[in-house]
Amino acid sequence: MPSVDDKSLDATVTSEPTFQPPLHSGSYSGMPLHVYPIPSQFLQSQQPVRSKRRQVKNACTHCQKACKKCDDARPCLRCVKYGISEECVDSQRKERKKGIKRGPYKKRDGKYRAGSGVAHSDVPPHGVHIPGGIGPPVPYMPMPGYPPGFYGHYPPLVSKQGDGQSVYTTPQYFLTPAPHSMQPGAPESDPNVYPPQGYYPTAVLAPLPYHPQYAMARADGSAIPNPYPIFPGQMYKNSPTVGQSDIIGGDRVGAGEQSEQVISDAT
DNA sequence: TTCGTCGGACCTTCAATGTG
DNA sequence: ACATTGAAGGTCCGACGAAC
Ligand SMILES: [Zn+2]
Ligand SMILES: [Zn+2]
Repeated sequence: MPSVDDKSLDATVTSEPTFQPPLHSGSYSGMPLHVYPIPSQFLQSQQPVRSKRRQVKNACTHCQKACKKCDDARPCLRCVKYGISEECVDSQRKERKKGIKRGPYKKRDGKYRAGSGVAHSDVPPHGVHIPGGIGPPVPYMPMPGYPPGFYGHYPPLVSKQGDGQSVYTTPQYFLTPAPHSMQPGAPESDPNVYPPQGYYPTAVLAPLPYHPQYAMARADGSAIPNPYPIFPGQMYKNSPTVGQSDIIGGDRVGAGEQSEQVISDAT
């Protein structure tokens, strides 16, 4: 962390030209947002491959200060969780210095970076074959708990755009406003009215439906729990220092970073 | 158990530089 | 003009300690 006092889309970044409106959908896709792990059975070799971490273009001030994961939506999920949605704003970015002399460049082989740098590639060295043709093909392995054909963290469906380019569909999680019926404080009359003072409507993390019939048994025979716990419409008290204990309504599936962990670690 | 802090690894961006 | 390089600037993982 270079500086504490100051301090960007996931799927978009440099590889996706199409802008996705911030809807909390591009973020919590059941994984550290930007990390695409490569299951060991997908790997050609046995050597562990560390998947690349993706970052948001601009973290909000709170996440930045806390050195925690942010997302492109505003308010970001973390601020929503802590009940400080209205304080969730992009952090200021410095402008890059110009006129700095750099000296002669070393010439590289070039075969590693044919056209684009390795560091700029979204395709992991031993990546799985993403439907749509990104990355080298590997044998398909079904995801426990999901229908055949489901590709885990990669979007299960890839659509084509007019120019023939492959486009990922939305991830496995949607952060959507909790239904009116799930907002305890909301007046019955007007579903569009803002919740009563003192409360924030939170969003519902809606995972893809879990299909127990497709779940595979563990080696020890125990059942695999639903890896995607559903967040029922939680309500946070409108307090700047809201804690997990302030959540009313709905079950908690972990707290603090742990809940983020539950979301992001669910595989 | 939860949350804030923070060191440092990792990532993205883009000006400088190189090449045709 | 376009490609490549590489460092600045940024994000956030993961460890740790304090508070409850
Ligand atoms: Zn944030
Ligand atoms: Zn925020």
